Amino acid sequence: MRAGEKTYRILRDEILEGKLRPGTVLAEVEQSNRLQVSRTPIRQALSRLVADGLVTAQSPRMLVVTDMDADRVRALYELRHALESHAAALAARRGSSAPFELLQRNLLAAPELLADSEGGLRRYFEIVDALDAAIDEAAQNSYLSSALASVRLHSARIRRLSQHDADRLRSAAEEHLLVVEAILERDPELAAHATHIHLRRSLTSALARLESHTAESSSQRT
Amino acid sequence: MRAGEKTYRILRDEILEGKLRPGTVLAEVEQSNRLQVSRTPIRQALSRLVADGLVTAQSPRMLVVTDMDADRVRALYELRHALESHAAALAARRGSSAPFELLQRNLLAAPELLADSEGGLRRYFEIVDALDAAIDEAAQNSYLSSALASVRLHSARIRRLSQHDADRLRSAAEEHLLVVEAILERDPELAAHATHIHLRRSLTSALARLESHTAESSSQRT
DNA sequence: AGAATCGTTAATGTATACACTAAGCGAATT
DNA sequence: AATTCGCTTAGTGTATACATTAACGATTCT
Repeated sequence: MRAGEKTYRILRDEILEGKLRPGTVLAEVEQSNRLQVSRTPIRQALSRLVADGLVTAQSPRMLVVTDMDADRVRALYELRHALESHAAALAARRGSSAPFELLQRNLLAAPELLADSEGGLRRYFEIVDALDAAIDEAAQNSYLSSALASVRLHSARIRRLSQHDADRLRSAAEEHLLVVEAILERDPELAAHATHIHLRRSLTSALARLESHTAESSSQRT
Repeated sequence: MRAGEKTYRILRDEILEGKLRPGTVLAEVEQSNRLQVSRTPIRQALSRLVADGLVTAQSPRMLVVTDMDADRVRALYELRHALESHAAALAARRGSSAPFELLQRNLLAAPELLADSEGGLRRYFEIVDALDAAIDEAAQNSYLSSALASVRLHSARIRRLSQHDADRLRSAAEEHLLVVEAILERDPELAAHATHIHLRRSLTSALARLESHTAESSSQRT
């Protein structure tokens, strides 16, 4: 793999995993030494991360990992609502049934998966990712897909900040199931509304966890 | 200004103005010679253009100006609909009245502006841009704003491909006025629907012009 | 004759030297 | 003592040499 691509993925994953915390300064020479590549691929990676919105120019010559707080989470979910509801509605109009029938079966089996050990959790997330991909595919709109890709990047970061419990994931699976069923019934409005409900509940859960984390951090500070 | 920034703007504007036509190959050395800067700022500019979606990797080592056809125009307008309707609704909820009252007055005066000479047309577009900016500001959502910025880049390109006549612009001003009035009346749904109507009519107009241009091109080929 | 492989070439990918700019610290002057 | 000016330094911005790779063409083998 190209050094620039590799560097980009490493830095991106470190930001998404929270290993590089919001506010962390990303200097070219420093990262160049750390990751053992020259400044050129580092610059390329940082440019892409700035374009992604994961890194922000704090001053003309200082890049930092973008901050994330409750207000930003709310704003992101607002955008997700606009995009994903629309995408689900388009999928209901245009999608072929086969992939969604498969997803329906998989989602119905989700509770047992989540009762399983580690591997089940991974498999669960694969199914959710497959749903995103199926909706993308069905919506047949490359502009929408790339906007969604951007949004999902930031969503992934929030997901890490607020790790889910099995209860929430079971509920989420049911919510996803409603979306899939709406798409299978070719009901765009219903698909959009089911997506809306899922996002609202997901936001509530994310905010609750974010606040409890923040409370922890500030109590650690005392 | 930095060479990389300057190069980016030059290439971007040339693409938006149609000076660099869809499919044009953008090779580093070639552009480096043409624009009289080294490959480094060229690479930076090309990366940004790829991120913008204005340039596409056709093969692992060949960048071309992204193609634009009727289907893509429709897809883009679909995304615009999702984003701008939502933004207008948010503006109706959250915006302060003052900037929209000013916009209302300006849009009411638009017909006279368009009857004017050159300067009037420029002033008209300034007002439309100000409306975009006011909605952005009022929606108070940075993620939404950056998604809209991306969409507007592509819209600007389509606008160039299909130059408007005064009649269409006068109608557009009336449509914008409906959006502004809905925002002033704090009616989110109305604002969203007014935006929907504007986009639909704008799309129809753009497609009609695009087709007539395509027809011209193919008749030129005979 | 056709297809496949290897070599050449021309492009991008990477490293690095050099340029420039901005920020911080110190000294000098008011 | 405080403020301002200038110098130093550390960082990014640019150019370019070198490495690498992919594409094209020619040659050879089937």
